[in-house]
Amino acid sequence: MEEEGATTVSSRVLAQRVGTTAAQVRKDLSLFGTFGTRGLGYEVRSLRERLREILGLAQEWPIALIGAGRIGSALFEYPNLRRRGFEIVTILDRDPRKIGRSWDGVRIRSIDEVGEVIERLRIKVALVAVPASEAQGVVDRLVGCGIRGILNLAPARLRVPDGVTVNEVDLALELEVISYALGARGTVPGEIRQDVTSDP
Amino acid sequence: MEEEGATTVSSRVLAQRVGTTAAQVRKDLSLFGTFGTRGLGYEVRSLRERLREILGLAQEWPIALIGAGRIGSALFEYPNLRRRGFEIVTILDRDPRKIGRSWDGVRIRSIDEVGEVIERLRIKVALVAVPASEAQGVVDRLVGCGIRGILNLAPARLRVPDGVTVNEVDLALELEVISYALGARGTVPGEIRQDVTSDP
DNA sequence: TACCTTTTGTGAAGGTTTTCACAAACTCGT
DNA sequence: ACGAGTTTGTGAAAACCTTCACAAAAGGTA
Ligand SMILES: NC(=O)c1ccc[n+]([C@@H]2O[C@H](COP(=O)([O-])OP(=O)(O)OC[C@H]3O[C@@H](n4cnc5c(N)ncnc54)[C@H](O)[C@@H]3O)[C@@H](O)[C@H]2O)c1
Ligand SMILES: NC(=O)c1ccc[n+]([C@@H]2O[C@H](COP(=O)([O-])OP(=O)(O)OC[C@H]3O[C@@H](n4cnc5c(N)ncnc54)[C@H](O)[C@@H]3O)[C@@H](O)[C@H]2O)c1
Repeated sequence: MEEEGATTVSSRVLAQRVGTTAAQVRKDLSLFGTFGTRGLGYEVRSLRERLREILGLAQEWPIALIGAGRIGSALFEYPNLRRRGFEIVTILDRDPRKIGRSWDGVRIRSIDEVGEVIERLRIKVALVAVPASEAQGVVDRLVGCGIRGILNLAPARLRVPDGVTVNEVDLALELEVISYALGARGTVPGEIRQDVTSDP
Repeated sequence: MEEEGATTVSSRVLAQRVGTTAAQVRKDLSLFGTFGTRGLGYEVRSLRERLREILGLAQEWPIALIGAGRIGSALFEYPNLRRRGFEIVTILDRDPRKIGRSWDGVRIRSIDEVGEVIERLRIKVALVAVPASEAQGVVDRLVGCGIRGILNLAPARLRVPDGVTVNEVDLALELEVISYALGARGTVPGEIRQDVTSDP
């Protein structure tokens, strides 16, 4: 919206864009403070800035990529991560044939250097793209080195201690959700909402 | 569990495995019927079979992959999709340099053949891995050809008519969720639950 | 300034989901 | 066949989330 030149936006328009209701937008925002001006709406630029702060996105996050395989390579070349404030600053693998190579200037290092690298680069978040059978072991090492957040691409359920955030992305599971939805036994909760607000 | 040789499982153990409570497991299952035996629990094999039916996974799903790029290639080589019942049976792209090649025996075809291919192979679900700017156009064509479910990897909000299910996976968004969680402003809803049931 | 219009922020109402807790139904060993 | 021990299935209670609806606060106009 900023790029479109809008300086101000109402909860109704915001709701339309993200697929929810105006009341929901206002209630959600109200949980973090008061951002709008009555009769006018929200100032686009300042709302964006406040939200970036709330989400912890005011800073750049350095990321460690674990697993220099097919999906790891695709992720590394995915420009959207950097545009959204996440930069893969180190790549760790176990395969001696990969260690020592560089991708676009970023060296692939041995997983054994994990502690040193994470400390030196002050990395808090890791992207895990190793085979499922390796995932728990890798995650244990990461957590031992002080990693606080993990985005796990491997189809494995991870155990981590309290205070560590894990987010799992399982594409096969997402297809299963679609499979269930097509069975037409009602609507799937969590499906993208396409309806639109109906405030006055 | 079947592979581990278990023949029977209680709601408590199921809950531990998936990270929820025993009561939740029982209530959820009860919405679809009655599966267990009092005093004993659930028979692993038959529960698995019933769940596969409920989720629509008794059949194999043929899938169309749209976009033979970096992520498309990684997905195509991802063996877990097939293991979970989804098989990429056609690949469609726009780039003349890619059209005509084959990946592991599957030809890359022109996106213009979408209608013919989808009908012939009876495809209902597509994986969309084209640039964000192309996503809506591609999806419109897919929907026009009778596709009913879409798993969208492009960071674009899609509009589809009623009756079409869209599931979006946005890795940058998942990292943003972690970023917020690390801000320690309370716990993130939807975070992986690690606690354990405490039924009697 | 007074008045009309717009839109927020938020209690209260309404709806949904999760948890509790227990009778009923089963197993198993004797 | 029985009794002790499990574990389910499920109403009812509690917790949580969304929607409603409106006073309050702002901008614009004359
Ligand atoms: N390919 C996909 O599209 C895709 C999609 C979703 C999820 N996944 C999952 O992502 C993971 C990786 O998939 P992939 O296709 O890239 O596999 P891959 O075999 O191409 O790559 C795995 C990489 O991990 C490295 N590795 C293995 N053990 C390691 C360890 N202990 N420490 C450090 N590095 C180690 C390997 O050397 C290899 O480079 C798998 O769990 C897969 O299920 C893949
Ligand atoms: N690379 C990643 O790790 C990654 C991760 C998540 C999401 N994504 C998203 O997935 C999409 C693809 O990413 P990529 O890295 O594979 O890009 P890419 O440029 O490597 O591949 C895109 C492919 O789509 C094809 N294409 C373009 N327009 C098309 C059209 N109208 N019809 C059919 N095919 C068309 C191109 O010819 C190309 O082969 C992007 O939207 C990207 O944001 C990528």
